[in-house]
Amino acid sequence: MLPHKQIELKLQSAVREILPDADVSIVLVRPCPDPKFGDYQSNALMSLAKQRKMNPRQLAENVLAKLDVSDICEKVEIAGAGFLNFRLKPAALALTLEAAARSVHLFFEKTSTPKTAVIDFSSPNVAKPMHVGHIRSTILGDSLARALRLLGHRVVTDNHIGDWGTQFGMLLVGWKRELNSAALATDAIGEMERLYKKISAECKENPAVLEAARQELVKLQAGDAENLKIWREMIALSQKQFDAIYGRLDVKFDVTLGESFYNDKLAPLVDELLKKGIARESEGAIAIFFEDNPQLKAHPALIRKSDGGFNYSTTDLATLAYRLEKWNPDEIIYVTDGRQQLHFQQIFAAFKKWHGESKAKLAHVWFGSILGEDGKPFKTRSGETVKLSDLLNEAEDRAFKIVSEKSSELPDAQRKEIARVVGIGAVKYADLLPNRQSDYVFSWDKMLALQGNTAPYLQYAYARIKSIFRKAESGSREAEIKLAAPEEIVLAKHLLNFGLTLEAMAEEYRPNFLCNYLFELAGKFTSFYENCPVLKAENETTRNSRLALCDLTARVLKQGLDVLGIEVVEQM
RNA sequence: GCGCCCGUAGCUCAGUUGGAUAGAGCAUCUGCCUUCUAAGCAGGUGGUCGCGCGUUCGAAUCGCGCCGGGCGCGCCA
Repeated sequence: MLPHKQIELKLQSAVREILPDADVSIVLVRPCPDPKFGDYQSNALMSLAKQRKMNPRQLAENVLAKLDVSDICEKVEIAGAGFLNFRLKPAALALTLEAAARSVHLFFEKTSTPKTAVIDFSSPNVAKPMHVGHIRSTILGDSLARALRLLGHRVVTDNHIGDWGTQFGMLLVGWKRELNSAALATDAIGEMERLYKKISAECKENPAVLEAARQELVKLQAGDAENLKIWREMIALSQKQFDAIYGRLDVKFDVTLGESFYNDKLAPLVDELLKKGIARESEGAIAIFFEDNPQLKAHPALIRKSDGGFNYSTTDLATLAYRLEKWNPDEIIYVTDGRQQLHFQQIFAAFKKWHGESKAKLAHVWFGSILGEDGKPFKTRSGETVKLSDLLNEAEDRAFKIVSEKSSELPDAQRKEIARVVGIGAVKYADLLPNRQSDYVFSWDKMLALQGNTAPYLQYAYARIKSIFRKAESGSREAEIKLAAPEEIVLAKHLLNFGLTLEAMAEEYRPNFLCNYLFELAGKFTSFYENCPVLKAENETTRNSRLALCDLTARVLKQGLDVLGIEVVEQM
């Protein structure tokens, strides 16, 4: 067990002895903000004392009398208003690193209470190009899935694609009247987008076209064989595009159940809600009202339109019910734009009326918009949305130029591969680094600057370590750990906090915690690298110990970047 | 009008149960490549955490009020 966890458990049982009725789950041990205080601290006694109107320092004294962590810590100190400061014994630190070197752990532990989480993210639309609007959901959702899996949870990733809706009426009209088969063969998405835009514009001018689109939609919904065949082809063509993008991003889904999957569940759902008195007719539509909920009192959810059609609230309710039944999850996570907050509040509240309090935690993990440098929604110069494929191409192109400049001696194919890993990594990292709830200003220059707190900086640290090992002719990676230089100790202690960071990321759904941890790790490594010769260390013991430290750093960097969905290269 | 979010260094942003002297990147200034990759390192400059009041031993963080900005608010998703 990792040291901070041992301290935490012992501290909790000491608190339980002094305050038998206290909620010890708040008694947490965290890294100190400043190493001068120690390695780990607990602030919990101050809040416990406060709740009970006790003297915090006296409480700390009493708890300390029951606490024995002398096997791994120096004397525990009470500081300030009642902080407990813990300082690891060098031997305990070394033992932890040696265990990691033997691959007993990599500074994190699988959860003892695995849960099942369904994660809904990406959700692109059929017949439309994937664009920057999909990138945050895709990258955030994927990295949350990776983190939860690494910590030992069961994860079902579900791509809820937009494969149904009124747009198919127009697409069908376009397909039948204007389809350019040659264009479809070379650029299917472009051709379908062209058809949609053309017919959509015509619908605004010409009521006859609008009517034709309506009729095609009705035929599709009624199961017309020809329209179904075209619709299926549009989905298949779109899925090819999705797969190409996901392949480049290394994103995988366990299931892809689009909106159409729930078609036959919608009418019975509305009937049931009507029958149970949860929904009622309103202005020709069917709606669920939330009279008892001050937040939603003025915002009923429509589940059937006055024309008899269903909308996304209906589908989302059906989807939620299906997921609960199919996977029995402890948690369902929706990764979408923040503008859908009201919608998900309605869905969650409506579902509660329908199925009562569920065991599953429903989480709307929302994120801010991507803005252009003018502070307005991000568009190309001509005002179009930016296609994801173009964005990834440009990232790789720019990275290739830089790699070619910095490492002109490498063969072309290798520079291409480095550019791919660095370019895609830069895009992902730029998206994961800001707090997800902030609107984020998209900047090619910043994203691909490849300096400062960016993916390439982390990848570079990794590559430098690998370079050491290419030059090391001998030396065990499982050596005895002997830490002396301050840079070694700082680096070693930071390695120990990897698991804490992963847990915080999974708990708060915030990959930026991990980004910042890895950036600090890379920084502490580089300091060590500048100050502590590895291959030319003064003696064999130090050399081997430092090699082991390098290897552990590389492993944590690689594992951490993998959680972010970012690859590494051996050389760059 | 109501609701949600935001306001932290010149710019872009972090800031983990409220916790110790508010941090980073970029920009700028000064040093460091006969030594494991300088996509780097060490250091300097730079702050009324929008404003005010309150709660607290302690507030960027919690509460109330104001100012400024973004988004959302019934038949699109």
